Amino acid sequence: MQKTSIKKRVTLKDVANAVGVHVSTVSRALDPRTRHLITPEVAEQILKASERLDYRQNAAAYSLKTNRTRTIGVVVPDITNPVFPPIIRGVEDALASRGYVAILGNTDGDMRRETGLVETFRSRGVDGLILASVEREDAAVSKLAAEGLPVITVNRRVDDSTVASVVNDEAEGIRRVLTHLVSLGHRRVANIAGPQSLSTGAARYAGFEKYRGPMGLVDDRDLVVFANAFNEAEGERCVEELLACGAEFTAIVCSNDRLAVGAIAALSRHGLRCPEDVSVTGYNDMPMVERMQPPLTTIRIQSNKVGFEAGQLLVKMIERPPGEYEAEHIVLPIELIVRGSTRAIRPPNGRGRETG
Amino acid sequence: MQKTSIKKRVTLKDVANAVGVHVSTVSRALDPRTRHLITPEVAEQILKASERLDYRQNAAAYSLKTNRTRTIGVVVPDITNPVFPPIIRGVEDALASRGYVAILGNTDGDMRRETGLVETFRSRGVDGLILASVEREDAAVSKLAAEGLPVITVNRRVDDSTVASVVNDEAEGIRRVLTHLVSLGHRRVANIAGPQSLSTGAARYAGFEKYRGPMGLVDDRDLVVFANAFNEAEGERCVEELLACGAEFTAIVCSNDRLAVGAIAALSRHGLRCPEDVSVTGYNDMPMVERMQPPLTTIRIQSNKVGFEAGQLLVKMIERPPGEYEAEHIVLPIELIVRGSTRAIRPPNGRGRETG
DNA sequence: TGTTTATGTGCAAACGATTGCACCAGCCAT
DNA sequence: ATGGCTGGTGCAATCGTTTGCACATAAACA
Repeated sequence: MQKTSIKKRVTLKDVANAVGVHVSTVSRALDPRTRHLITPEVAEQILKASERLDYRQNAAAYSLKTNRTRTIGVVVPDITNPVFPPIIRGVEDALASRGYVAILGNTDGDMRRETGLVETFRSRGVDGLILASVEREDAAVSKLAAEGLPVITVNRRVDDSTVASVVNDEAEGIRRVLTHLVSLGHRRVANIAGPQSLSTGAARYAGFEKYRGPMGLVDDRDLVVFANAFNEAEGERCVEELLACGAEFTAIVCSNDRLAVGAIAALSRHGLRCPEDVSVTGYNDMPMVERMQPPLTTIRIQSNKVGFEAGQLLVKMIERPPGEYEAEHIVLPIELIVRGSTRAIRPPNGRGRETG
Repeated sequence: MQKTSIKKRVTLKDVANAVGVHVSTVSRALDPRTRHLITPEVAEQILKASERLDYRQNAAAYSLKTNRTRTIGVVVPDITNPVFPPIIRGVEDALASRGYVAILGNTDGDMRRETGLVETFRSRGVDGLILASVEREDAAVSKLAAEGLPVITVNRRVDDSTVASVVNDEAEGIRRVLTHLVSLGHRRVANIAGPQSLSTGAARYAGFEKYRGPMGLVDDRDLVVFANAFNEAEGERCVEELLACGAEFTAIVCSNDRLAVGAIAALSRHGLRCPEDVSVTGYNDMPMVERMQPPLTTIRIQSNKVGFEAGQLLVKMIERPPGEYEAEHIVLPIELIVRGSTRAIRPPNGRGRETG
């Protein structure tokens, strides 16, 4: 019969008493790294007893003594943005298998909140930090890394290359998109570029600038417009801007899916259909874009893997003696997903915007 | 000049030395609840000094001493499922303002993983638990609550009503959907019900059964089919099943959006268009369903608020002296969002499936 | 003025684990 | 037979807080 009263937590001392040894012996027997110090049969008994008593280590005591929490902080702009959950999931999967756990915070793109969260997390003694919220210039982050706290940026990176990162091959993604459009006959290709303060926005734009010429695309300044944020509203605004300045284009390369969604909406408000009149591409392949009308042609990033690699790398950094840190930078390959939002250019005579 | 070497963390002792008082005095001065015990000017000095030295409480030591971690565990089936991020976000917002933090785990619907996560979290000494992963019968959860650990289920609930919960008004949601369909002239309404082991699935199905008769809908057993999971594939399978058994219907009420998405896809494979041939409704109003073709008529739940309320309630439970617990059950109102996937029934003569 | 009461501070014992060090067998080699 | 190892265990300090208690000092009362 179990007593139903408040179960006091089982401690090392309890199992020590049960076996008739000292707590330090129990401690050593329970840690695989020190178990070899103990007579095998004693260790066996201790294991048994701790099992039987349902002993679980007190994480606070462990942390206090060892200064390690087996906890890492994950900071994202907004978990509600579909790009981030798969990344977070990847991180958690990588951590869980190593006995680590993640605490999460949202910044809503506010750098002061980022700083605040990092403070909070440090105060809680996190062993490392994974940041998906960084801007290219991020003094706070460089400082962290310099102080010796393991930090990795995911999806984005900071310009300061001493901070480890796991990102996607942005330039290659844009190159794929452009070759795809070129193969469909497009020559006047516009670009809705993302915020240049974010590495993703900057790298994708850089890719566009790098490849447009060599691929034979029309190189018109009016064909590029910059979004202030990666969201639908900005996508709409940018299309308005493109149309307002009279740029002629048969396709728009958008720096991410949400911009593309907004772009398509704005186009259709102006009587321009996608893909009949204008082809549109996205970036990220976030959930549901394959169910949109039209289904979005986009670049699939390995979000889950990005997170998983970051989690693994961070644990590696944490468990490696400090000082040996040469910041690693992992770049994952992407994949072009062709769907309905891109189509071969119409023969010139049938093309309203081009002739008018 | 700051030394760039490894900054040792500032402790109570450091600020005590700086001010020339005992650590216990500092401890008391820093805690708003005990500050009144200290001479105001001394307290003032201590505050200043702790500020200046950038003192931050050592969370592990605090936890060890007080047995409280200001951490709560959040367990969801899969953070990648768009239903959950807004809930999690709500929880975190509620917690952050009270100085709490959330650690997260995914079960993928596996109850053993749920148990495992709960174990892990308890071992880390969480002050409470928010579970979005529970099934109606969930022995582990009832046990937890009985042991005195504050637990709340969100979005779902367990049958055992001693476990607090924050959920949506499921029956009312279904009622709204049905009145909407009835007002459009539908009488033969099918139901793709969700898993009955989940309270959401069961409650929505119960609502359907409760209201279909009184509203004058055809009460045919063949019009109900049960999905084994809340996903697109099951939505497709259920439509196949409905069609296979020859049921006649002009509308399908789906137990959630993902089932609806799958249902629409399957219908269209069979040459049935939505909404022209069959109206379809979802539940949850998850992101992007307004951009689908057709945009989905659905029930909007207040996901963020569900999470927020749960977070608030949990903190209340944690900070209230134990024993006073009368499990609260919060039910939040929902909203019908009419979009393009529902339409007035065609005049009988024009209706292929009905006449054939 | 002497006794009581308040009021502010310090003391020291926890909380539960880890870990350097001391100790004590027993064993081998000289 | 004695000395030195070595391998297994116990001892005790320590991590940084919180908090019941003791103890001053000063204020209030008789």
